[in-house]
Amino acid sequence: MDPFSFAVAADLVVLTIRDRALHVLLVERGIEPAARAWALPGGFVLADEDVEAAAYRELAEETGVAAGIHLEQVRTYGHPARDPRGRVVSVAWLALAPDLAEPFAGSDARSARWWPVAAVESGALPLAFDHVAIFADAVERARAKLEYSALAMAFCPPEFTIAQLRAVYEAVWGVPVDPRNFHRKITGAPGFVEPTGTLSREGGRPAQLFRAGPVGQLQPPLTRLGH
Amino acid sequence: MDPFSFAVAADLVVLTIRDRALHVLLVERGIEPAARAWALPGGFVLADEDVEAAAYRELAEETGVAAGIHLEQVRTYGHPARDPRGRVVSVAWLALAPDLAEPFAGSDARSARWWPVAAVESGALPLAFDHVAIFADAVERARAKLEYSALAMAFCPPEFTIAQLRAVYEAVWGVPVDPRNFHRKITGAPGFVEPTGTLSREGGRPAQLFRAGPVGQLQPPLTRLGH
DNA sequence: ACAATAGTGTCTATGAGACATTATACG
DNA sequence: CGTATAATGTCTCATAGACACTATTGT
Repeated sequence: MDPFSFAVAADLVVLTIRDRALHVLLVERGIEPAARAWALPGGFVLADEDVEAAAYRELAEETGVAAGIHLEQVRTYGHPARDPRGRVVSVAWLALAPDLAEPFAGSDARSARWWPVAAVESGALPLAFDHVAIFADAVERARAKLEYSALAMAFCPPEFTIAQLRAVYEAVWGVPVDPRNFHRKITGAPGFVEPTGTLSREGGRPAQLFRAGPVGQLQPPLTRLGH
Repeated sequence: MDPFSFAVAADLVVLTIRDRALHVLLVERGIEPAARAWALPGGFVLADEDVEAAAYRELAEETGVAAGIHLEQVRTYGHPARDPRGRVVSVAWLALAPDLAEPFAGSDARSARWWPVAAVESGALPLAFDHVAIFADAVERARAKLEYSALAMAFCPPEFTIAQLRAVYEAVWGVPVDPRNFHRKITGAPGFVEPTGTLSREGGRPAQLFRAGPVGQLQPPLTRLGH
């Protein structure tokens, strides 16, 4: 038996925050299989292409940007019957982006748009293939990693206020976060964020702007359960 | 271009505890490429085989057992040049086992044995292909996951004492753990372990035996840094 | 009795979580 | 001066971490 008979795909769970809620990028498939169904953006890895490079390429094709977007591998899905076209093993990636423009429909897609994560989680919007499981794993990864890492800053522009960062936590976790405790903890963690010295001005009192610091871990972590 | 030209491999990082130290299962390769080099056990996924089933199959071939061994996916490695035989994408798995008998050398291996993790981490024992990176990622996963999960029990037989469980933490982290604080925390976490009612007898005062409880998460976590 | 291991209680210091007021800008 | 948002301090309670002695068995 020739072992060189698999196709490898990169599928993307691209998350962003719009209107204070977590959204995921989905494409409406234009061709069979599963034409007209909503699915995660993705595609085959090319013969001489790194699997991570394939993920960046797909990301750029759908969103128009790739630089400055956080991308990390989630896991690989390889049930023999997961794709009707043949033996396709899919490497899933989690991408986190600041609020972007409207996405592009790639070559095989009828359309592409941001959907609220809650719509997919409620089951109101079914996804093609095994994409619901991939989606759920990726969202759980993002929620868990906010607790102990600088991942939330991947949803923000390079300079952001503490209130913006707090809004990320509230959107991703779907729970309110106390402004005072949050401010104390974030600014008190050495090297986690550093002030730029400038101020934002929009509405009320101007806020300090911060950028990501050199320390990517938050020790001790935040907790989302309020145990 | 035909996308169906990849091979998919399952590579295993099998960890166990012997002589109070963390050990990893390695095979000495018997055939090219990298003949006579030490490598992680693994092999190609078969044409109609689930990637997880392939990992279990390789595990059984090397160790003689598969039931009752914890197995979880780590990540996938897909650089185009990582394997000289062609385009091989490797899905890495972390397996945790109680102290097992000596391993078997599979069909393509000259020999197989347990090596101390420290020997690989120090660089004293080089590994073939990109297996050092895979190994490092898997060990870090295991160390991190002990903090907040029941993963340590995967290194123990079905019934174990608190002191045995503590020895797992000390072996995996390589740091001493206070017996009193550990006992208080483990037995105080509701549903994490449950007493069997029987006692172990070996040496000194008999110890209570426990089995894994229904709760797989430890909240709040243990910390390995003693921050 | 002695050796070996299990099991436990207390104190201190730190951090989580709850909560209301003052500060700064814009119109 | 009203409105909008940012920023902060204090108190209480829980738990992490340090630490030494008593209990139970086998030889």
